[in-house]
Amino acid sequence: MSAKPIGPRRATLAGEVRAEIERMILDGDLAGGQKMNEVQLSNAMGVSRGTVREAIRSLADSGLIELIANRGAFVHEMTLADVRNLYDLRGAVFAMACAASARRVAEGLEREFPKKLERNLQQMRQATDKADTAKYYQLNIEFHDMLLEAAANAKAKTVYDNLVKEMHLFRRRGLSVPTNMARSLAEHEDIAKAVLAGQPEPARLAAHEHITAGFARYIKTHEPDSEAGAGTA
Amino acid sequence: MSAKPIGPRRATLAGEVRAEIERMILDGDLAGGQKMNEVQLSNAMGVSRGTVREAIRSLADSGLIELIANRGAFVHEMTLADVRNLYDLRGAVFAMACAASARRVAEGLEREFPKKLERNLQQMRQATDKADTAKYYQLNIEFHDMLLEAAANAKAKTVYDNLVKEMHLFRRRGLSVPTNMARSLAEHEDIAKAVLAGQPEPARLAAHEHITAGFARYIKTHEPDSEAGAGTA
DNA sequence: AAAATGTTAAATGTTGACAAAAAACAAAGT
DNA sequence: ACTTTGTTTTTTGTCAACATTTAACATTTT
Repeated sequence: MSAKPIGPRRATLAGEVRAEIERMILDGDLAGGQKMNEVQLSNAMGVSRGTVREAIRSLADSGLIELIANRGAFVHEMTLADVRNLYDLRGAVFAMACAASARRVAEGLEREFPKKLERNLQQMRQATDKADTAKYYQLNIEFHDMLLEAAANAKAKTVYDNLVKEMHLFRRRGLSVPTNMARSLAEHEDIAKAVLAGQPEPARLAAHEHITAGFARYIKTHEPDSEAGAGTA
Repeated sequence: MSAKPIGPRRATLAGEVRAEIERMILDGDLAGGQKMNEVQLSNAMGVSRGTVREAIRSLADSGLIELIANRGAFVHEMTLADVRNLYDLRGAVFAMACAASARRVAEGLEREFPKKLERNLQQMRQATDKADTAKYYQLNIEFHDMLLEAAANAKAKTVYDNLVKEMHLFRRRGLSVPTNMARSLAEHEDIAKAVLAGQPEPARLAAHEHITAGFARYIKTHEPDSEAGAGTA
């Protein structure tokens, strides 16, 4: 028997509120450093304060919000040094994931993944030819997500996704638009080659280089005068 | 003027409850997979249900608890494959941190750290000579923490700490007791050497090897028949 | 006038009660 | 005996009110 499933029945109200606040933050409706008023938010969203509170707590745990006891919640403000740290961390996680994916390919545990990765690359080549940045942007996210999935490491994926979200907080200028599609594509090809050949260490290296190079490109394009040193010297 | 600060005045009740529940889980008072009853907990701790709820949510976000909508909270149960994934991830983060520490040392941003690391190593050598596993265990944690601190990457430290806590959930047998102090110490020396010399890449490699080797040792000692494959092939 | 102190207003922390959902149980039907 | 259906009970989800802490303002003091 089969009855039609009834809508995407919301799992929990607090979860919905969380998603909405997250959207507000990532879309920039709530500026960095801004204080969030619980009653204000609950009124605006037509929901009780406790529910808003729960959502805020959850977002704080994932790094988008900063919490100060008895003072309130503030949208996490990020410095360039913070972004550098996030890049370092994301690079480490991504490199590990690529190595794991390669391992799994070598062990023959991934049947569909290689085809899907190839297809993604093919589309990226097309987007690069047409200079379609919007399409490339989307495919780029997909590329990284696929590798994280193929690593079969749920925790790693969660951590990675949180890091990406957090980076979006730093939006002086489009952080996520690849500054050099051709170069980025070439790096993707290197990663894919190693992963599909089932070679963990080369995959790790290529992935690590990719993230490092990405950050360097970003700095060069958007903050040419800064060193992004994490130091307090 | 100087007045003595009044005790470790609790920041927030929910935070205290969170710490207590965390302790219960890590100490094994709450077994893996066990369901947590909100009213039961709130009665036992003499605190309202909402507060317990808040604490549970927070722990869920950090991975110690699994949440199912309308069904409740369960202590996160871990398979050996999960542990392997955590090891991978922890290794990646730790390796990154060691590279960052080396970079900072090279840039002369760390004054006290080298001395403290040397002292820790010295104590470890002593503990190894005396075969004092308890002492070594403590120094081992300290060693890793110091490197995470020296990386000056707050987010990385948070992620790392969460991973370590989560690993403690897997306690078929003492996960954390070094199975081979001498070997472990030698690896620590390698890491320290590279970091103190300000060489990020060698530091990364040494750190990565250390974690990988640690997992291999653990498997060999405690699960000799298993492959710890993460696959569902 | 500036700094410190007392007072009021607003926001967060905490709680207990109500509503909705899931689990446990009992009863009927095949 | 086993499945299916209906009912009760327990547990979670949500809310509105109370308590405590912090911030803002007025007042006094030097």
